[in-house]
Amino acid sequence: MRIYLIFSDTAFYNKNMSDSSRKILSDHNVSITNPRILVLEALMESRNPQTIDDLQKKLQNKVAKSTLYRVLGDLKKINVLHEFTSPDNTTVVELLLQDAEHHHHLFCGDCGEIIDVGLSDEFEKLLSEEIKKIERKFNFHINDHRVEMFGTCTDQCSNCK
Amino acid sequence: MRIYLIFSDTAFYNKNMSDSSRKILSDHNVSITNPRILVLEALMESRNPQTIDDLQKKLQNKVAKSTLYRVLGDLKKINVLHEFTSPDNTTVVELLLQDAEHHHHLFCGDCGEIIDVGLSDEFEKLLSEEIKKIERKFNFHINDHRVEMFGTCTDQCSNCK
DNA sequence: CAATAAATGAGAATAAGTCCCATTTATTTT
DNA sequence: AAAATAAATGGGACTTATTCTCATTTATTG
Repeated sequence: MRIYLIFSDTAFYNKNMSDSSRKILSDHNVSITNPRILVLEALMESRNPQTIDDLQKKLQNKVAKSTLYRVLGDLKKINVLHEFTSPDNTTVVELLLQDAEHHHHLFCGDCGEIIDVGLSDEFEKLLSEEIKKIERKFNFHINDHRVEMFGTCTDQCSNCK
Repeated sequence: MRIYLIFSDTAFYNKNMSDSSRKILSDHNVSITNPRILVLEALMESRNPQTIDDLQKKLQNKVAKSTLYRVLGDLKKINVLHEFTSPDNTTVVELLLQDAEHHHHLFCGDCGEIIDVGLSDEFEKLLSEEIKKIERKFNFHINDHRVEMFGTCTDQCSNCK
């Protein structure tokens, strides 16, 4: 009985990920294919940004390299994926789900970990004001911003012990 | 007479760049070589960050590709060069001179231009406070930060007209 | 369910960056 | 100032990440 429940939970969880993946695709009028679902599931497995290499490991040849890159490109095009570069020049990628809050990034120079960080509403308001000033000063139209913080995860991270 | 003055100014200006380059190198106990001076001069030619390609064009085969990368590495090592990546994944590089103030970056998605931007002291102070909170929350030691702003230079930039 | 359109896999092609090593250039020693 | 030593350079080979091509497979539409 207990085992049944555990299996059931796992199945439910997987079903959820698969279903959310399908929903993301259909919501954006993108055809639902196996590789796309697999890539989305791999992306959902970690909350924080991950490298292409991380993804490839999770997908273990279930999706061709060229397809992986193509699918990532598709996801960027429909704005559910954010791609950026870590300080050591590695491309990282993170899913932008409906409920994902605006956030920033904290980089560990020792282990390479990248952590999503929210800043206070109060601070975000001030930052917006500051950005409005910049728009006027440089005659720019600014549509996005991000604060990057660089440091070291002094002790607790699993890679840095 | 006027021509003489112009020539003289130019020479003086060039002498200045060469001299500053030499000074940067000797101040950091790095041996003074022609390729290093040429690369530093090329870096000094633009105030804003520039791509490796920009540099190669300026240097027009006067410095081998391998040497260019090596020299950039040397300059990073002595902390006079900052390397980062633009949103379209191009590596850019900018000189950090003695008098260079802490600044942030404004990226134009149309023409790729990158502009150095200072934010108000008042705002920087608040940002530091916010960062202290993050250090405590994530048990991190944060030694640098940067605000990136993304947008379009609505009209005035030379590439975007 | 057939026809059409789109996506995939596998590997070739490209591009950015690194590495290697014989030669050249700087620095140190005398 | 010249010789000895150490470091830096050029050029090309190499590596790695990403893109491209095209024949085959898979989705979508009527």
